[in-house]
Amino acid sequence: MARPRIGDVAERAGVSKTAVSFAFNQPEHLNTMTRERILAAAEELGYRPSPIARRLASRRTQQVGLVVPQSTHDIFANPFLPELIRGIGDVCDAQGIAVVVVPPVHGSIATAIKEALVDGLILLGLESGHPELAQLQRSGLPVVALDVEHWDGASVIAIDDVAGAREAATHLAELGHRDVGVVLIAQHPDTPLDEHHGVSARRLAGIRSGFAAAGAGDATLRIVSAPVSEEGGRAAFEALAEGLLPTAVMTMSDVTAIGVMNAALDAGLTLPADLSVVGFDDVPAAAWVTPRLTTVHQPIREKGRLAALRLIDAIQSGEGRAHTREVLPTRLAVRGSTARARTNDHLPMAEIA
Amino acid sequence: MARPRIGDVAERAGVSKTAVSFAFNQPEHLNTMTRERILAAAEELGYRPSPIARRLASRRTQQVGLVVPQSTHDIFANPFLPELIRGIGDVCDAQGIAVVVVPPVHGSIATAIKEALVDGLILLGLESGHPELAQLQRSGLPVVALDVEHWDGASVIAIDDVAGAREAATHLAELGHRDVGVVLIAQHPDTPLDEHHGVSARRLAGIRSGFAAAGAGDATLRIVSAPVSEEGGRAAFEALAEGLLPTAVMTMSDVTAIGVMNAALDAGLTLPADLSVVGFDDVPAAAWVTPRLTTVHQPIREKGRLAALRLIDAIQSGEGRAHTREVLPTRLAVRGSTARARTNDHLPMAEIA
DNA sequence: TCGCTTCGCTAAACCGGTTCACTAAATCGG
DNA sequence: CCGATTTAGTGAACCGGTTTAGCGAAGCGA
Repeated sequence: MARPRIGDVAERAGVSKTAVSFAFNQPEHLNTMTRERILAAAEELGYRPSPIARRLASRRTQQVGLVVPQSTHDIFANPFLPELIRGIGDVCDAQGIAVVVVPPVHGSIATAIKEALVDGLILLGLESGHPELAQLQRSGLPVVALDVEHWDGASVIAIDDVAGAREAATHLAELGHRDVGVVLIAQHPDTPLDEHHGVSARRLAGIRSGFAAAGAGDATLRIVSAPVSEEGGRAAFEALAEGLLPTAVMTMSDVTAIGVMNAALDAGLTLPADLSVVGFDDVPAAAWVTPRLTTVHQPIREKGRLAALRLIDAIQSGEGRAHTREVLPTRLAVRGSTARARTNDHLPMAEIA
Repeated sequence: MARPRIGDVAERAGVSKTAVSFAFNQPEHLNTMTRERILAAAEELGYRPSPIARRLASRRTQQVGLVVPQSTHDIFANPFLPELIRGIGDVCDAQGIAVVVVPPVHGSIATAIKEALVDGLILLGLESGHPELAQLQRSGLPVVALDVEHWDGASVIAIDDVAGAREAATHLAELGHRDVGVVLIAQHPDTPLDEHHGVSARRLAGIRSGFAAAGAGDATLRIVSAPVSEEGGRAAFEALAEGLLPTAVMTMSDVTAIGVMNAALDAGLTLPADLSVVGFDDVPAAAWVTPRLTTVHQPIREKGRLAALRLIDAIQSGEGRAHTREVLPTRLAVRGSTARARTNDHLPMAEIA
């Protein structure tokens, strides 16, 4: 007693396979009585159309993939991702399209993409030059890339990283900070400092420009990098605390900033008096911690929504649409985690050792 | 110039379709030279095996679904979900299995399941009696159900909700709390109080039992319900603050508890002196807020891991395995958000109005 | 040298649906 | 009452692969 197939239902109802297909997909093309008879036969047999077969024949998987550069475990350590997915879901849920996360398979993003059961992809955290992704261009699969300067054959949704970071840096400069730790994004724990992800590079440029514009071009930036997670933030604090602690720390994500704050608090510091901390993203948790996190707000859910919209449009239009680049606004949300820079003698290293 | 198919590659390489299939899937069955020739032909043509066709023929989608009772937008408002997915991902990533979230389609979970492109399902937040899900039993699709008493034809991974809630209630009772708000889970904003989700019901029983066991059987429980989100927690606080504020609030999730805390702080209360708050789950954010949230810890990632393990086992064994029920331990993580109950006159309602 | 196994590859069936081209019967306008 | 549509349904081709059964040639032990 194998799973009943469409032919079994057709036979039992005394009609063709086509009629059965119609009964499920285009009932209006069928006489009411015939349809009832077919559905009854299907019910008796416990028939359920095979989703895969249906998708093969219709050439639509009804799924879109969200390609991420790290394992599910690592990438979901950042509350940014759930927020992004909420936005994507707003659009996809309404259309009955499923969202599947596509992490690397055995370290290979290209392999993961090859095997993904999707009609299109949203790319997160990938750079255009990525060697593994050349074939993706040729595949003709609709793609929307997030947070890149440009992506061949794809629409792009981005934010102005430089401006966002610059605003944050200016804020710190105006508070008198001249010795600032900067925590970049480490994809792998041992990424060399000079070849960083485009996002890190752009924001770093923005930071430099912000200090310069505020007449603090001589400010010291102590650059480290860490995985994007609370633990990563803690590790970054430890690294920065090995020398004389800077008066402020800027991060590329709120979860990292929260890790820095937690490590600082554990070390006995008072925030923000002893250390100012700036995040990036403005995830919900940024407003839950104490002190409330000063951070560069970006419209994460809107970004997801827009990405899904553009992708679905590209899928439905058969790749005909022009590729656009849309830049969403950021703004600095000044909250409680930033204050005037302490004078260095206020905090002897002994205190945090 | 349509997408090249396996036949095109076969023709170009002068071999059969079977040989091409072998070249990609079982290279060892082929002479090295032949294989090279086939792969070269594929490369020249830009051929990439169709994932859907491949999945249809092999009768494996290489995907598992996580069925959730609410929209992507709503369900991802709870940090519990990302943590669960991290656990599921630990297992699935390693096996090249993709995880797809399956929210209701037009409000129907049954429809969503019918159309899901999966080899098996993990069920979250569903109750066994769910009328829509009867056909799921018959479909023969491997299933693992989370947090239910029992599920026909499925393995179950659960925690001891009663014991967890009881421990939390005892803790509050010992701190002198006799007037306690309880925030249950509202699936829909207007769920009647008497027909709650099994999880809510079990935990409520545990709470009652905890107060009774501590000799505080006379404690007043003010029961409200709210969506599981920070906003839901805030709404619950507002509802509870309409009368005389209880001395403590127990919730079914940390995110709700955080909402309660935030609303209380916004109202000018001091925590935990004016109000004790207890969460459930112990998501990472519970340890980031101030005061640190006292909460019932459950091993969320482990739950996800175990669910994925059992599901994949069921898939691979052809449904042959016996169905088990595994109960994971909980423990009360006492942190800073609970303290001795205030005396009621300490907090005139005017103060929070 | 003979029979048996292994190697390398193929033809055909199969996975389970959708869709195109077409027909017979019923309906309709004039 | 006639030709033109519409309705209801069919058969065959198709989506794009995998897999089973088997075949000829080469290798091997006796």
